[in-house]
This record gives sequence, C-alpha cells and structure tokens, in this order.
Amino acid sequence: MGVSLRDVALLAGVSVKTVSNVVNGYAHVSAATRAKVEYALSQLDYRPNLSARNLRLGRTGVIALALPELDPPYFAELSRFVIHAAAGHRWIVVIEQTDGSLERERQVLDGVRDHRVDGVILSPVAIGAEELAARIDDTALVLLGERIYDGPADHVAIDNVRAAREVTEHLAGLGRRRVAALGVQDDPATGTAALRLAGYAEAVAAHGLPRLTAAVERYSRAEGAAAMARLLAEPEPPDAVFCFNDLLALGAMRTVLSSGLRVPEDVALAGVDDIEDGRFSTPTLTTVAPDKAELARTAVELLRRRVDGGPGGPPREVRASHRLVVRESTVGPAQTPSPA
Amino acid sequence: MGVSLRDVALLAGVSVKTVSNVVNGYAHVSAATRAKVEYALSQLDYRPNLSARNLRLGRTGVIALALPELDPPYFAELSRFVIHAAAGHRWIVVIEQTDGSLERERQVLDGVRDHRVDGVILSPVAIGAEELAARIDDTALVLLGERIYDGPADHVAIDNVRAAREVTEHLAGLGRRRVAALGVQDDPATGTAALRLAGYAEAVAAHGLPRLTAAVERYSRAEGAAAMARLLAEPEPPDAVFCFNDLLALGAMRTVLSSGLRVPEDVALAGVDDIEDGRFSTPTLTTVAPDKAELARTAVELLRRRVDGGPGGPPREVRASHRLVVRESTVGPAQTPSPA
DNA sequence: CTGAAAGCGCTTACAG
DNA sequence: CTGAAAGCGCTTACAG
Repeated sequence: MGVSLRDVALLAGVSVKTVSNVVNGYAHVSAATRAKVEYALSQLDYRPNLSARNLRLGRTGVIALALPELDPPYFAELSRFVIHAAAGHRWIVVIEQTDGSLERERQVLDGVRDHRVDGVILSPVAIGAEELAARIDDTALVLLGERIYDGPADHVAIDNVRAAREVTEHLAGLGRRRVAALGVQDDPATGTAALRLAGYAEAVAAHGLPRLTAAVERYSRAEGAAAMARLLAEPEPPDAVFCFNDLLALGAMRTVLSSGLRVPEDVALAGVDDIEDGRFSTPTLTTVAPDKAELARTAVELLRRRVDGGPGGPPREVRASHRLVVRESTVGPAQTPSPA
Repeated sequence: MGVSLRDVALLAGVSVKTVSNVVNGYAHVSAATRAKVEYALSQLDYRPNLSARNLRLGRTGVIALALPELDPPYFAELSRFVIHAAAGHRWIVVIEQTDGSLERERQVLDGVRDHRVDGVILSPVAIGAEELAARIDDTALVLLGERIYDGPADHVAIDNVRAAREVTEHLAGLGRRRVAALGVQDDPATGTAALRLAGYAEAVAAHGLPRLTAAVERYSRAEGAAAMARLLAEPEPPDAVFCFNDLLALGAMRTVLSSGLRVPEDVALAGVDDIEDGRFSTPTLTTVAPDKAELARTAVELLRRRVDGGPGGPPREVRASHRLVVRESTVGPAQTPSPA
C-alpha cells in the first residue's frame, strides 16, 4: 500500500496520534511539532486511507442517489444539483438506477446496511410506504418525487397541485376554452399524475371549463406524441394542453406541428420540469420550473441530519418552490431573434 | 455497529475464519458446519462491513466516472451504460463533474491515491497528456473522448474522422452541393472538432465541393442556433449542414425552421451522438450513433485489467463502433404517423 | 476441514 | 501538549 500514518510518525519522530492530530487539524499541537509533522507529511506525500478512516468512524463518505433512470433530462439535471450539494457535505454520490424495479429499490436501501453508503436519496417507483416503514429501521433515507407523501421517511417535493392549477389557470387566462390534461395515469392518489390532475381539475372547474384528459403509460416524448394524436382526433379537439411533464409536451408539440397546426395559435402547450430542451424547442416551451437546486440542497441537508443525529424525530414533509415560466408555446414568439 | 463476523462465529460455535469462508463461498467447508453457520448468518441477518473488507483488501469497490457535466444528453446516456457495465464487475460508480476545470480533473485523479476509488474513467477537457503521464504512476485510468489520443493511459473512442466522412458523404450523395461543417473550434489537433473537421474536409474534397465552416465556442443548442444564423446570412447559404454533435444540430434546426425554411428540403441537417432528443425532434435527426454500450463496456473492462493486473503493459488505443442513422432531417418524412 | 492470531490504517479514550 | 494501546471488522498465511 502507500504511506501510512506510522511512516510519517517514524520520519517525524513523533507518535501516530500526533500525526493524526495534525492531519485532522486539531488544535493544541505545538508549533514545533506541527512543523516537523507537516514536513514529514509533504516529504512522504501522505494520503489518508479513506477505507481505514471510514471503518474506524463507521461511515463511508458516500451517499446513493437512486433514480429510475439517469437519462431523462429532469433526472440528469437534478443529479447534477445533488452532486454539488453533497460535495458541500464532503460526500460523494453514487448514482443507482433502479429502472423502477422493486428489487433494485430494495437493493439500494440495503446499501446502508452493507456499509456501502451512509444514506440514500431515493425517488421511489415500486416500493410502498408500508414496506419502507418495515425495512428502514436505521437507514438514513430521504424521498424525492410524488410517489410517497407523509410516509415513513423525510420527503421533499414541490407543491404539485398548486403548480398544476397555476399552469391551467395561465392557459384559461389566455382565453382558451378547451384545456386538456395530458399525462393521466392509473396511479395511486399521491402519484405525480393524480396530483397534477387534481390541480388541473380545480382550475377548469373554477373557470367553468370542460374537463378533457388523455392518459399515457410513460412520461416520454413518444407517449406524448401519441396521446396528442388521440386528442386531435376527437370531434372537438382542445385549444390548449397542460402536459404533465416537458417530455410529454415536447412529444405533443411534434404531433401538433406535423399535423399542420400551429403552436400556440391553434393549440397552446405547457409542461412541467423546465428541462433544457424546452428552452430550445420551436416554439420554446412554457413550463413549471421546480427549483432543482433547492430540492437537491434540502434533500442532502435532511439526509445529513439523519446520518448525524440518529433517528432524530418524525419524518419531515418539505415543500420546495417552483415558478411558472411562460414561453412561446403559450404566448407566441416575443422577440425571437430572426436570423438573416 | 451491526452484526460482525465474530457475533456469527459465537452463535454458530465456530471460528471467525470459518464464517468468513462460508460468507465468501469457499469450498472445503463440511456440510454440517456450513449449515450451522448459515443458520447463524440468517438468524443474525449478517451483513459484511464493506469498509472493513475494503481496508483489508486494499480496494474500495467504487470507480469514478469523471465527465465535464452530467446533463448533456450524450453524457447522461453514456453514464447509464457505464453504470450497468460496472455493476457487472461489482463496482459502483461515482459520477464526478469536472466542469472542464483542470483543478477538478486533478482532484478526481487523486481519488485513487486517497483510496476513495479503485480507478477512474475520465473524459478529459483541461488536463494534458504530459501532466497525465507525470501523475498517474499507479492510478488505474481509462480515457474517453477525443481530447487525448495515444496518451499515457488506455483510451476508447469511435473513429471520428471516418464517422465525419460518412455523414458528409451521405449529404453529398443526396445531391447537396454546399455542405457546411458547423462546430469548428480552435482546439488541438486531436480534439473532437479537429477530427470531425478532418473527416468532413476529406469528403468535400473527394466530391469537389466547397468547404464551408462555422465555428462555435461550446457544443450547445444555443451556439448551434447562432452559428446556423450566421451561415444563413451568407450570400450563398449552405443546402446541407453537418453539425459536430446533435445538440448543435437541434439548435441549427430551430434557426432554419424559424426563418421559414424547410428541413431537409432547403437545408439538410445531420449531427453526431444519437441522443434521444433527435429521435423525437421535428423533423427527426440524422446522426452518427456511437455504440455507447460498447464504449462503456470496453472502458470498464480496460479499467478492470489495470486494477487487477497492476501496470500491465503499454496504454491501449481502442476503437468502438458507430453507425450512420438516417432520419428525416436529411431524407424527409418516410412514414411519419399523421395524426387525425 | 478448522482455529488462533496478525495486521490492513485509522481514531480515540486514557494516561501522563 | 504528546504517547502507548486498543479496537473498528475483515481476510489470510500459518498451524494442526
């Protein structure tokens, strides 16, 4: 192996403890001793062995971020923020892709008991609140997403119902009379689709508008495109569509445009997530932007509390902020730079 | 802490060594002993402490995947494959975002010496071959990307010159007479832009076509859009553009469409990377698809060799395969499903 | 086939 | 302010 504390101690003519003190920046080391040790440290180019330190300290310095998949833009963007936030706590982040499988989600949770990671930030898909409650005795865990609210672990999410209501109201406020909701799913009451549908329903009811919905299996461009095609095929197609995420909206946009209709003139479109793609689509996409940095920071801080403080009180439900970002897909081109 | 080998040994009435043998699946354990041990193991729900095992074994079970950023779709998609490939070697993957900073790249490389990770898969931006050679004495390292060829470490990439030639030839073969290259940069001879420009130059020269180029600072949609605007503003604009990656191409597409021109009728567009976005843009995007799974698998295997085998011979230069995927942005709609 | 013991490198009471 | 020693949990020669 490499250079150990013992090697440094030998060279500096002090004890291992003293070297450890210097390395860890403890006070109460005489200037002379410190100088000797620091000289030896640099002379030998000492690097602490993190495996040893972690064994001693009973931690790993690693946390897991478990997502269904990494490549949907929303998850990739969120991951970036989580990695940054974790670095601030001297944690490195292992990305675990669960593919939404129950078995994989269980494995990730086991990572804590295997001393593989100090804690887990999980965006659950398959695992239920009951099983979670049963298996996370001492597992530091923070939940993300819309799957489990008021569950057995800390949870951070935006206010989905309010966000959905706001987008729908924006659409209605533009004078649209047939505002559809695209992305309905047969999920539990606290699922993403259910919450966004609830917010949509509140808004259309308040405006006395009809309720139009299109269901999907997955939140992908392809499903968004197909669902939009079904909406357009109806006798009275919508003049605005609130898509439950940006990917669906981008797929829907493709369908609208390729059927010769215009966005937003014929159909206004809005999504959720504020992924980068929507800023560069033609037209650019109106969306709900969750504060991803805040989401990430909060999740990491909650995890830090659990790791440091043991059990530490009942699970916390935290709301992160969001804002409506209005772009061309609902209000038309503003000052789009017209090339040539 | 939790349950240790010693606790299991006590309960089973055997030595720690024997429990370790059973846990690690060594042969030569009598059936009776094995049964006793396994009973105790499950009774106590034993979990090996990976920190301890790693300290003893001198490894961490973690590798780093260091990329400039995670959210460009190409990197997100590639990461997913790397994580899968690494799992096959019982490695978990820490994603390190370097932001292209030299300091961050150095830190990541230090991770090996800190016993934080067993090895690093790095897509370098700032660090040069010379510095790399100087600092990677015993660091297991595999390079990705186009920045460093024939450097001091193993390297995997597709054949960029050939790929660029193939796309350009596809464009020329369609009868386009003014094929531009979008994405030129002032980078070293082995940089992405230089290699793709070389392939492009070979092809246009072979077809007796003029050489038209547009430079960019970064490979983003925004820069692609801006560079395309400059090309369209020229007296004789191109009728086809080979964009050095898909993001640039998607940006360019936005510019072409919003200036009232058609893709591919007026301007054919092609990119590189085969990111998912290009499969759902309007029109869908012709591109060079690197075999990302092969890239990832090869990188992980090379790393495994270095970690297991010590130095193990001179650096290897490996080519991963790619293929041209022809879509609407060069040949027009084929059987696009026309809704309603 | 199984056991007793050493040691990986670190941190931390406990003395002095 | 500094040192000698124990111990985190594991694996591995070395015996028997």
